[in-house]
Amino acid sequence: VDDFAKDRRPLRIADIAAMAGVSTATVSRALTSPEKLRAGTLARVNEAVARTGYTPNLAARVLRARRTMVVLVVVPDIANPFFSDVLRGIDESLSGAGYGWLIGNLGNSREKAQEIVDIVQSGQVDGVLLLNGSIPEYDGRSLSSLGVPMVAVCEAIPGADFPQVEAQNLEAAREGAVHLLSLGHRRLAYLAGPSGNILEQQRRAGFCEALVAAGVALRSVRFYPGDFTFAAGRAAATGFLAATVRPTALFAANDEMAIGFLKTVRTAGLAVPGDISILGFDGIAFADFVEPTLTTLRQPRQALGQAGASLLVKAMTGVPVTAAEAHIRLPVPLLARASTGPASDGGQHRIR
Amino acid sequence: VDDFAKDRRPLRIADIAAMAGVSTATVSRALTSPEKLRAGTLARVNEAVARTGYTPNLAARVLRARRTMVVLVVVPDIANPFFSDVLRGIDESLSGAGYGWLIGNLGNSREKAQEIVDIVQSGQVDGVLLLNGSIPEYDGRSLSSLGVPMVAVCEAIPGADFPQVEAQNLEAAREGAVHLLSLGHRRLAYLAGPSGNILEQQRRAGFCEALVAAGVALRSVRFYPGDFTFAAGRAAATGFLAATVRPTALFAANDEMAIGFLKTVRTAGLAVPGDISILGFDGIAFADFVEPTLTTLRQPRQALGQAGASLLVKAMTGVPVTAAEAHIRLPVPLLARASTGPASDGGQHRIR
DNA sequence: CTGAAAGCGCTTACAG
DNA sequence: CTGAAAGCGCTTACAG
Repeated sequence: VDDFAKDRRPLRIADIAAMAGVSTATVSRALTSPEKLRAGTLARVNEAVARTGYTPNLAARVLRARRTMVVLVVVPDIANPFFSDVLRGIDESLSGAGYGWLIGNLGNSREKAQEIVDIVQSGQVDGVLLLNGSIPEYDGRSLSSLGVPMVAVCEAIPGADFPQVEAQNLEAAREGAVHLLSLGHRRLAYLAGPSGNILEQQRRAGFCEALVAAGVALRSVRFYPGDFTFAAGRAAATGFLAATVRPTALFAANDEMAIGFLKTVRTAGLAVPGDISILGFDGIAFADFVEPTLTTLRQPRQALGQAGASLLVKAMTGVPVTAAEAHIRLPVPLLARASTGPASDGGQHRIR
Repeated sequence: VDDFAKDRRPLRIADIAAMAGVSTATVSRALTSPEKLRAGTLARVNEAVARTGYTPNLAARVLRARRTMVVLVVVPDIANPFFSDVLRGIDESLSGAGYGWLIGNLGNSREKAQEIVDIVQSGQVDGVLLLNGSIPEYDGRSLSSLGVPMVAVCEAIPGADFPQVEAQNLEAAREGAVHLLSLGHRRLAYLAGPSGNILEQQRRAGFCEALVAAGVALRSVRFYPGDFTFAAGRAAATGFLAATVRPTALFAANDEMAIGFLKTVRTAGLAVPGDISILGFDGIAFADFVEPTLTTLRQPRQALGQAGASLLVKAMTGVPVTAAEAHIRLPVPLLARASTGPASDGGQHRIR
């Protein structure tokens, strides 16, 4: 333990400057841009810093440099495990660029939106990553008017004037529907997400496009309402089980609903995929562990986060963002697993 | 949306002052100590603040006021559910006093200790709550030399010169042992925590005191080593099952080990408490859900956190802490539930 | 009750 | 490559 560390008052940059026999400007440079210093000078400063354990006062640094090196990540619901991988990708990109980050968990509350607007407005962050599909606002004050760089990730925000990184939801949904069609299914069902949600809209559009292209009439499709929850899957399954003529394949707008549906119909004694093929969307970890394993479209979660954070770093550091980068759309591979199989009746016969 | 909000450059206190026709000092007072202002003046400032949505620059405020209004809570392992209730109590006290808090999760890593020391040293927090039983240090620099107020909670730190809030571990353990003795048990076992741990030391001391007072020789006690984990409970149970003469009651130094032990002996076909009474320590939620429900000593988790945070607030605001407050020891009630019962053989007969 | 002014601890053009 | 000096946006004794 050094004498200086015993001092009750924290060290200031001037103390280090005096010890090293240089100006405070030089100490500052040693800490933030060492390449600007002669090796000998740098060494003397570093020695003094190491000896004392000096750490710069963060508030002073932030105030003067007008940069916090912190990013706000706005998520709709941190409890949703879908985001953990996205956050991993974000952390990778950001910490690689020297940025820290903090979570703004929206959780549908008005207070949280205010908190988020206040954090940005009080200058606590250099940029914002929006994973929630909308621009937080409170009392007429919107994040978009605050002049802080933003990037939307996962859920696109139509009309936004900042970069966006999303999955190819439409194309993937189309491919999922084609998968079901190619297995011979013609009596199809679609289990929907919340009607206003962009992901739901994109996925439904892709699903419908594929059917139309295959000559399957959309009015033959059974559409179940849903909201991306397990419970919605169960509810849809109840309706499904009660039907006199059942579809032979279900396209669920996400995995959680697909699994709720799957468990319910299996409990009722139906075989999957024998009686009903089920396809989900997202590729959550749990989809691997259900019985049978769920056929799904795997979102590139980590890549989404990584790409979004990289774009934000560019925006924050003033690097020009090309038009191609301004709207990145990552592919979503189909994972054909055990929950989908050939239509046993070719979709032609009726179940009683 | 107001014109001002459209401005790219964030508002400064001088802007509000100009709008309200007052000095920046008055705006500052309106925001931090409104009771010092005449009602009319205050109203004019508030109106300007509300109209613009002005939020003070946090870095400037922290730098000038030399207070961050943030507390660092150091936990050994955030994944341990034991801490969630403690944190709830902490949050209650701190947010009531206007403080925010951030978690420093130690997780046994050297890097984390450095991070924690750096956070404190760079002036990011006004105080520290230590739930980990030791003073974090790194490279010879210790939190105790930094002059920031600290309070130890849950795990006492012997010899520390700051306030401590702990449970009455010794007294509670004594009461737990008396409970077993009063049920007629004389052949006892003790499942220990990590040997250096203060909680283990206190609980073992209380257990031993009770036996000695009852005239039970300590050498008749079977001591199983442990480390507070479920696995340690299972391991102890394996040793227990292999013994030719089995104890009739087990005192586990925490619930997690008690439950590991309980599940293992039940799987082996023994009856609890018929063949072996089991008593735990902590009162974790899971202890309610095992079969049979676990007799345990319930730590006042939320109260521990609340008391610790209140003491820290006093220390941070310069309120004198009385001698009685400097070392608070909260009672730990015994919850006699289904896992303990009368010694079937009175502890006198031998099992073959 | 209110204002003028100093200053918190840094960073960064601007010179040299 | 290095230093002197200005200034980031607040708060707070100090006066009045």
